[in-house]
Formats: sequence, C-alpha cells, structure tokens
Amino acid sequence: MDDQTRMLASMAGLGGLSQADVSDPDSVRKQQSLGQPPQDIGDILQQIMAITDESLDEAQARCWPEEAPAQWTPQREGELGGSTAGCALPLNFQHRKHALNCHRMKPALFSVLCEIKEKTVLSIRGVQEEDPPDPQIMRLDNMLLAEGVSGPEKGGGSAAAAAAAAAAGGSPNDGSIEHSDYRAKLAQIRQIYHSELEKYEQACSEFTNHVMNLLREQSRTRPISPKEIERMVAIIHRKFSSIQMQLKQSTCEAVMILRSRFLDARRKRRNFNKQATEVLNEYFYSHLSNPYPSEEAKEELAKKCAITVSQVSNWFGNKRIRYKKNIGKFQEEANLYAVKTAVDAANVSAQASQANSPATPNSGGYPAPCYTPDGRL
DNA sequence: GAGCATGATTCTAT
DNA sequence: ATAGAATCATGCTC
Repeated sequence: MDDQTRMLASMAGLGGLSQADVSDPDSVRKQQSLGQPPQDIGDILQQIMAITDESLDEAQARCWPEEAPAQWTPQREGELGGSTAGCALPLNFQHRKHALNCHRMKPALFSVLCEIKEKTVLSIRGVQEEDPPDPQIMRLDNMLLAEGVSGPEKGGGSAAAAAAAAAAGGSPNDGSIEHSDYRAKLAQIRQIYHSELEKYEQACSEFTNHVMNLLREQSRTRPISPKEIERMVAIIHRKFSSIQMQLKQSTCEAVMILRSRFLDARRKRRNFNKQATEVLNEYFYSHLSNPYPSEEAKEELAKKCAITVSQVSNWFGNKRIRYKKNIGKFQEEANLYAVKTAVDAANVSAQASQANSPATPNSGGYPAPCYTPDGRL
C-alpha cells in the first residue's frame, strides 16, 4: 500500500481496517457493499456537501429516524459515511449534538463549511457598506436639539417659548398662561419622546444581545466570524434607527404644530391697558433727556405695568424712534406728562416742605416740550 | 374699509 | 448686547 492510500484510509476513518484489508481492493469493495464507510475522501466530502443542502429535519430523519435503534442497520450507518459512534447514540437531540461535536469527521466538516462561508462572505462583501450619516436624521436631530426636546433641558424650553412669553400683548395674564401652557406641552412632548427613545434603545440592546448569543451558540457548529456578528449587529441597529427616525419625525411634527399655534397667538397683539401706557409715558417724558431705562428701572416698570421686561424695551424702542421722527405730533402729549410730573413733584415738595424739580431735568438728549413750571404751555 | 396707532419682529450698526 | 430703523400685523376709530 502506498502512502496516499494509507492516508486516505486513515482520513476516511478506516483506522479499524488492517493494512491487508486496505491493500486488498476486494476487501474494501466487500466492506462498502456491506454498508461500511466508503474509503474515498471525495465521496465523503460529496456526502457532507449533500447534507448541507438538506434541511436539518431531512438530515435528522435520514440519520436518526424515530425508530432508529430498532431499525438501525450497518447499511444506514454506511449511508452516513461515518462510523457507528455518532448515529447509534440515543434519540435525545442534545446527545446527538454532542455526538456530532465529538464525531471524528467534525473538523473536516467544519473546514468545508469554513470554505463555503468564505466564498459566501466574499460574494456579499461590499453589498452592505457603512451608510453615511443620514441627512434626514441629522436634520431631525438638529431641530429637536434647537427646540429643546433632545439634549439638555432648557430653562425656558425654547426660543419659541421665550417669544411666547414676550407676546403677552394687552392681556399679560393671558400671555403668562400661554407661556406656561407652551412650556408644559413642550415638556410633555419631551417626556414622551425620551421615554419612547429609551424603550427603543432597550429593545434594540436586548435584541442585539439575543442575536449575539444565538450566533455565539451557533458558532460551535458552524463558522461565524466576529466580523459577521458585527455586520448582524449593524443590520439590527439600522432597523432600529429607522424606527427611531419615525419617532423623531412625529416629535418634530408635534413641536411644529405646537409652535405654530403659539406663534399665531403672538401675532394677535393686544394694546397695553391705559394705566400701563400712562406709567410708561410718565417715565419716558420725565426722562426725556435720557429715555433709556436701566435694567432695574425696566423691571420695575414691567412690574408696575404687569408686562414683561422685553415688552418694556420694545415700548421704549418704539417710543424713542417715533418721538424723534415726529416731535411735533408728540408735543401735546409731552406737555401733558410734563405738567403731570411737575404737579406730582410739587405735591411731593409740599408734603416734604422742600422744593424739588421734575425727576430729571431735560438737558440735551431728546428735544423737550415747552412748558412752564405752573403747567401752562 | 381706509387710515392711523401700536406692539412685535427683523436687520444693521455700534 | 443694545439701539436705531424699517417693517409687519393687528387693533381701533371714523
């Protein structure tokens, strides 16, 4: 017998045969006809390949029929191309798995599977390249961040909330109610968004773990590279991120609806009430030389008028420019408030028994109206 | 409804 | 950041 024959015989699991048996072609043929393992490695591999084409059930049914112990024959064993070690074991599947793992042909089977795997991986390589960051997701993320739905919670909720706060109009109480309402609704959206996002992330992580465990389990019987696991994880993440995108999209829509509602409300301006306008005008004309209230003064005026500081700023901005543009038109109003201020000052003076001039003398700044200290123009 | 008044917004300059 | 200026959108009066 030559070396090649001996090697093939050994690989084919013919260790039990004597050299005489192997070297005797008739003896080998005899064994084959009796259902004993074939000697040709090519035949063995062909059979293995054939098994891979079968379903597990078919293979099981063929290898381990329910009545296997009773009907088992060397013929059947021969069909499997293996020794009796694997097939003659009890029906319990775990035992069969164990048997398969211990089977002396397992390394050969495994290497064939590796080869097939390698080819398959090569054929699908490049099909699933890393996707570039989706611009749609980026857009949604940016919007949610800007609106204060994602990212760190903002004190005021968002710029729109601030705008809503500034839009108190003629009914400041309504404004504050609207503002808090906006904030509450935005917070609600934020809460729903985060809880849903958390759910998705948890589900994604659980599912990923589950799949990874399955793959690890399967890697005992078939070759699974870490790269392949990685790819599977990436696929799962992609699926879940598309779900997340839907969530982000609907959240954005909800914010847009909420926002447009409040911006519409902002456009419905209300005139300040008479008392508020009077307080503001009094300050303006009594500080005509420098009608720029400090932050403290603005806050005090806002409190007095029950409006916001930014509304006070708006009012003074408008007043300054409109006064400057048409001093003549405001002359009467200016005189009126000058008299009022003078009278108030006189009252204070009388009460305090000391003479006081108006709050701020008009020196420079905006042109002062003509009036006399007794109130006559 | 026209015209004016007025609060809010936006853009520009400082 | 703030003020000035222009402008918009709505309210009010006639």
